[in-house]
Amino acid sequence: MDTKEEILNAAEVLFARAGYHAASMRAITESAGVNLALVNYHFGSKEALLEAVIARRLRPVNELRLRRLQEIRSRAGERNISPDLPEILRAYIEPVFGTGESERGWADFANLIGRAFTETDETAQKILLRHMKPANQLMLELLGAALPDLSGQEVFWRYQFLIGALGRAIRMNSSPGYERLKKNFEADSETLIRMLVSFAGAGMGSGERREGLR
Amino acid sequence: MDTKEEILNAAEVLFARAGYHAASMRAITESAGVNLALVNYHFGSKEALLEAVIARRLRPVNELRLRRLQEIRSRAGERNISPDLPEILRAYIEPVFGTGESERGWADFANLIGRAFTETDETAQKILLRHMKPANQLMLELLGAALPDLSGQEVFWRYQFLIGALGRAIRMNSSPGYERLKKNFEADSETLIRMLVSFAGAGMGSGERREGLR
DNA sequence: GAGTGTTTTAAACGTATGTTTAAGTTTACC
DNA sequence: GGTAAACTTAAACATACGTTTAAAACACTC
Repeated sequence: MDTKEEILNAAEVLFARAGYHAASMRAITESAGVNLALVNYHFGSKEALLEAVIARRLRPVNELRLRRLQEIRSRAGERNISPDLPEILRAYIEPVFGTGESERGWADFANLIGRAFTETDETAQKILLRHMKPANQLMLELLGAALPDLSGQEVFWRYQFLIGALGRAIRMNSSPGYERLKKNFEADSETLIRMLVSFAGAGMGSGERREGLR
Repeated sequence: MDTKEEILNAAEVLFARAGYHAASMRAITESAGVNLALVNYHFGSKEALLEAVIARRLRPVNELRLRRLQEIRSRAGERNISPDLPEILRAYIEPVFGTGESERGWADFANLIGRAFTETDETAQKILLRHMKPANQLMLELLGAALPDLSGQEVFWRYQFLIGALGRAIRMNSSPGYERLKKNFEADSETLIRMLVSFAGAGMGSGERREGLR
């Protein structure tokens, strides 16, 4: 019964490294050590397999994200203050780099996520957006509350910039093939998160009245 | 003799909208109104066609980028001051949104560029990186000079964040399919450039001693 | 205006893809 | 221990892809 798991693991690696279209069913099943027809038997289709791969890992990430964002919102609501921007950013960014237990295979999945943000192929993107929608909506709402002096348009686009930077960071961090580019600039996940929060915090808050007055 | 141009135009649109692999030779030639075999006759292969599509538009962009960046460097060198960060950013970002004459087809090509930054398929990415390498190297050098208090690692990663944000901005701006997401937040290119420069400027400069002392 | 080199055409080639089939094997339950 | 369900297998299917071929159409020079 671990055939399904075997397939999921192999598919995760190949989808992440080669992309959805380029990862063939034959390569996936061969890497999993199972028969070609088993993907269709267990999952129905290649696209359903991708869906399963994404759902398996993304569910805990999104649950953690949502929980942390909701806590920030309710805390700000109680005390009647604006939510703290760096705190929001960290709640949004951190879970994507692993849910803590630093499981095997996270690098590959992170790579898959990083891709899907800007994926050529819309199959992966659509699935991801569907899974992320609740967290993304709450995120946008909190950003608006944290940046009350900014127009909706400004908040929206700065949020898009954040997503772009985050996606790039994830891919650079987890994808083989960037080693030569990174050379001496390697950074562990915690450092990367810190740099991202600092970068996006300054970027999003620019032009905002700082300190106190609300 | 404008068969080649016809093919290039059609390929640009389809590569941008569907991605390199998903855009088939048959779809390209059909859209161009020419025979299937003519791509191989005129360009040699599908990959060579992609190369030609990219080279045609990217050359002027990169020339403009390089010229502006070089001018910033030499100006800073003469006066023996650090180059100005927003100026650097604008020189790097602006040309990607069009070389001024706002030609037809730019939206599609911009989409193609935006994708290639994080493209699943490495074919497009490799070609793009090769074309952009000189400008990117100079950019990194100038950023280091503009942010003397930052470590090489910090500069490198903030530059990567910028690339991610820029790629996302380009795609959101030029790709159909984001219309529903953008809804009321539509922004013209000039506004987008301004927001990007402001966002990246604040993000990259954060933690840097500001004003004067050097 | 015959002849040469270039361009275009329709058809076929070889290969790879995701999926389905039908027979085989294992597993679990009464 | 027999039976039904779940699972696995090898093979074939249908389609799509990029590329090649050989003949036809065109363009241009002498």
